[in-house]
Amino acid sequence: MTDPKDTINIENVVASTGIGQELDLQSVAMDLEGADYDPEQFPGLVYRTQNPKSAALIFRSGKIVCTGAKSTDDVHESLRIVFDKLRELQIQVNEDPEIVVQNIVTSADLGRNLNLNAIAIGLGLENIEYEPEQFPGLVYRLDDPEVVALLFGSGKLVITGGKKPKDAEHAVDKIVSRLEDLGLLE
Amino acid sequence: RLRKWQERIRTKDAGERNLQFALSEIDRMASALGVPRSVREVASVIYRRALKEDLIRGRSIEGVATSALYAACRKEGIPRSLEEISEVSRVERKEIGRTYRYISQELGLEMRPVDPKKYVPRFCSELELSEEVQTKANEIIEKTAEEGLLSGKSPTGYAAAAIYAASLLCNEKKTQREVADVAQVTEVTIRNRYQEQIEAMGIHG
DNA sequence: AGATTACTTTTGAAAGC
DNA sequence: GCTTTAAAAAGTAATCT
Repeated sequence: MTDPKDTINIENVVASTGIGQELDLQSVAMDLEGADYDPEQFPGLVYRTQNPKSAALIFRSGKIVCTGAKSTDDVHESLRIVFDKLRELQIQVNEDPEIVVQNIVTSADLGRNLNLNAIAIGLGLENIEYEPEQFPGLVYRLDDPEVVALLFGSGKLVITGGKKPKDAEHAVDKIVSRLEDLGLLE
Repeated sequence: RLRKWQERIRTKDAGERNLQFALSEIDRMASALGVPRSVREVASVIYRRALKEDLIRGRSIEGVATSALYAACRKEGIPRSLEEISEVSRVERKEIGRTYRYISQELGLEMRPVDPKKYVPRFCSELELSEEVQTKANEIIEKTAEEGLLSGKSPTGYAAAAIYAASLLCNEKKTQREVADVAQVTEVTIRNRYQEQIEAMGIHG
């Protein structure tokens, strides 16, 4: 009986920050190696870090979005790299820009197969979305924590929309007890 | 004041014209799909409810009309797949699917997942398969779904595999291609579902 | 008949159309 | 609403060998 909480794995962390300075993305694109910038397509410049692996979207306003990191520590490390790269280009970057985690995507495993049809009825058709013709996962929105869970027939699930790692743990706890109450987890 | 009066009439007329257009589109698509009048009526009711709840704002009339028809077919127990619906609509499959999910949620339609068995009579008759095959296919669907094999699988692919298996068991063999064509799924999907189903049924050959 | 690649769903921020 | 980024889940699909 492994606790489903122990199977939780952070798959992606999205965070936003800013250097407190406006940027000339055209020149940054010229000087920064590996930068992708196509303002016709998207206003942000894309810069990828290798270690840790992530993608940073850098905007004219100096605001930055970092995504793809596997932990909040990795987000900070990735952004530290981005900040240093910008400083190398003689761009002023605030000392310790505030980094706000906007979304954490995690995966977990309930350890047993799920009858999604029964779960759809059990949780209440008005509380879920389950359209296997369009997507194999059952979409379950929780109010507290405010996250969205995708439940699969294998018993694996994805929790997204959370802002702290604890949100996923609480969500898994609630889902497990809910399914146990309904007798749909055995 | 006269201006406002005229404007009201103008918008009322426009709204009336839009409603008539939507209803005629539902009629046209329903005819093309060959669904009974009761389904068109249910679709019309759903469309009017969506209009009343102001769910059409930001969406195309045709998209909402098509989604209403898709929902109505399911509600009446004679589902058409999104693939089939999109063939008679000028709205693409993905848009029909997302609009359907939206109106379904907002109107609280509480749609149950489609039962693959609902596709068996129509697919089997298109394939000219006997009543015996239909019964066998329903048996396969019933039994394997009870064992949890249905979770996450598309109803059309599931039904197609069961029909293919039943046609073999009843010596009325149809090829995977033939079944795939009427169900509008790939042979790969039929193969995958078929393998799971016969294994769960304890059938060989 | 595989294997690969790619698309479906959810989430969040950024700036601009 | 769209555009872009990354990531997981599992099903379906297109394409190539």
